[in-house]
Amino acid sequence: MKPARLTREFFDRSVFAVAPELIGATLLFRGVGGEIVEVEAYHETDPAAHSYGGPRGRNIVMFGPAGYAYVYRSYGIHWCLNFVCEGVGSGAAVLIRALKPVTGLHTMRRRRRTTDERLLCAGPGRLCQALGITGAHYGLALDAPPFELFARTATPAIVTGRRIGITKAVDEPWRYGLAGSRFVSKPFR
DNA sequence: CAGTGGATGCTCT
DNA sequence: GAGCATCCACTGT
Repeated sequence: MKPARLTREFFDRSVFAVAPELIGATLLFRGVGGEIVEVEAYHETDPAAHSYGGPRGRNIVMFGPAGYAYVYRSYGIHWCLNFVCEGVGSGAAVLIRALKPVTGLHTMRRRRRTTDERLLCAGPGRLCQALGITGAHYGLALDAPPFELFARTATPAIVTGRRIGITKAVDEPWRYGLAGSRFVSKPFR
């Protein structure tokens, strides 16, 4: 049977419920993508979150309804993709950090200029480059083209750990990964 | 394997 | 002007 599409209702819950359920789900962008193997949760009262301190500038979409894409530029170079969660005003989102590449491998290799499958989507910036996601896709709905999201068909073993690359709230264990996956951006300890 | 530094552009809890 | 939710190339174990 076909996996169910992820709906806006799926995202309209606590980020701490949604984030682990995204491990094993499938993310396609214009038909290119794969299985989500690593994510991180952020929310408004989290000093490490872009939504910390309230709606303003680039974070506006994080305070809108659940089920939309929050895309931001990282270190002036890379794009990073988040899924907005919870209700209007909550400022919550899940950062998509790594995929196991499954569909459109040739396209991903061309965009990433590497043939190393393990490095195609291992990291939020690499993943957006491989899928062709940019700031032009800020605010797009996740339940309509060019996005296609499918629920996982089995419950995988999940590992958690500290989030990567942040300087605030560094001890919060809000990074989730697929246990044993070689496609994560960094090993889980 | 770990650690370091540069690239680069936007926001400023 | 500082500080990034990063990546890559390079160095040294």
